[in-house]
Amino acid sequence: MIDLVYIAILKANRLRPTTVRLAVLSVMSDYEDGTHFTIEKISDDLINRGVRKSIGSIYRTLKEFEDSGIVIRHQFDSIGTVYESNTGSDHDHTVCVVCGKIREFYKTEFDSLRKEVVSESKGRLIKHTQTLYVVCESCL
Amino acid sequence: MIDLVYIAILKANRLRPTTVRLAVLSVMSDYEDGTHFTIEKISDDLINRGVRKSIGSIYRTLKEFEDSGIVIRHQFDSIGTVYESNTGSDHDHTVCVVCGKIREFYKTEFDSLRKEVVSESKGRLIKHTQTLYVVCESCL
DNA sequence: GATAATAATGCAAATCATTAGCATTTAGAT
DNA sequence: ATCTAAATGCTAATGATTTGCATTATTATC
Repeated sequence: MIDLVYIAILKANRLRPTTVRLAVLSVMSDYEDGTHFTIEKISDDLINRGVRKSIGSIYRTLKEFEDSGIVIRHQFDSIGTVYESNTGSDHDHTVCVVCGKIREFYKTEFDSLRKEVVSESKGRLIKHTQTLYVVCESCL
Repeated sequence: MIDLVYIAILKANRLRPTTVRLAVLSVMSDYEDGTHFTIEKISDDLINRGVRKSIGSIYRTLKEFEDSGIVIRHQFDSIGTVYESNTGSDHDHTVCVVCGKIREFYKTEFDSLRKEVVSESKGRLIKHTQTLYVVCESCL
């Protein structure tokens, strides 16, 4: 059974492999890499699979996943809270203000600049967020 | 009377110079440049001046100011919604995850990189946000 | 300046997203 | 199979923000 992978992921994060957590991992695994999803989408997708889980438990689950580093949570202007699987890739986002499509981008140079900023202020960088709000090619 | 400046600002944005708007502009003008403030701080400061305005009106006023470009609204992780006067200066922020202090920084190079990203994707840049979550020098 | 038309305000109730309390169920260890 | 701790569902609570509406203040008109 495919669930073995999910069970392993959960165990690695000291989370019991319960039906809610397995179900959430399962719907997440159907998303393409780099997909950004909401709590509501998870809930809908579960319902579409005939799996009814309380919205409260989904919130709890996603928070646990976030704490464990299984997912990353983002807050975008006029879009709200979205999650993505944490693939470990370092990237920032563009958000199309017309269609709402979220895309990822990466440029090493940003990192060096950020390090400069932080070292100039003698602080320590914990994390960063950068989002470019754009009108994307297809919406232009 | 000092209010003439505020009245001019409001008129320039087609907003009637009402007591709430003038009072909010007035408390804002007491803040140092680059200060980030919450709705609650505005409300408290109004109360400290003996001016009692409903929290709902303050929300409405700040939204109008945001729409007019008089203020800029930010959402920071674990801090929430804060505003700053819009001085027209282009800058990003560092937020100390220990003390919560918000500071501004600016580096031209970021802009060129962002332009690269957007032009590579053939989109148009509308705005951006970048926040570095740090432990600041004094908290280290 | 008085007055009509329009916008702003206060207040309370409504909303939205998220969290928490608690009784019940499930997973893991013995 | 049994015990203990954790997870779940449910509902109520929360916090931030918005809205409806009756009242009041501003602006435009006479």
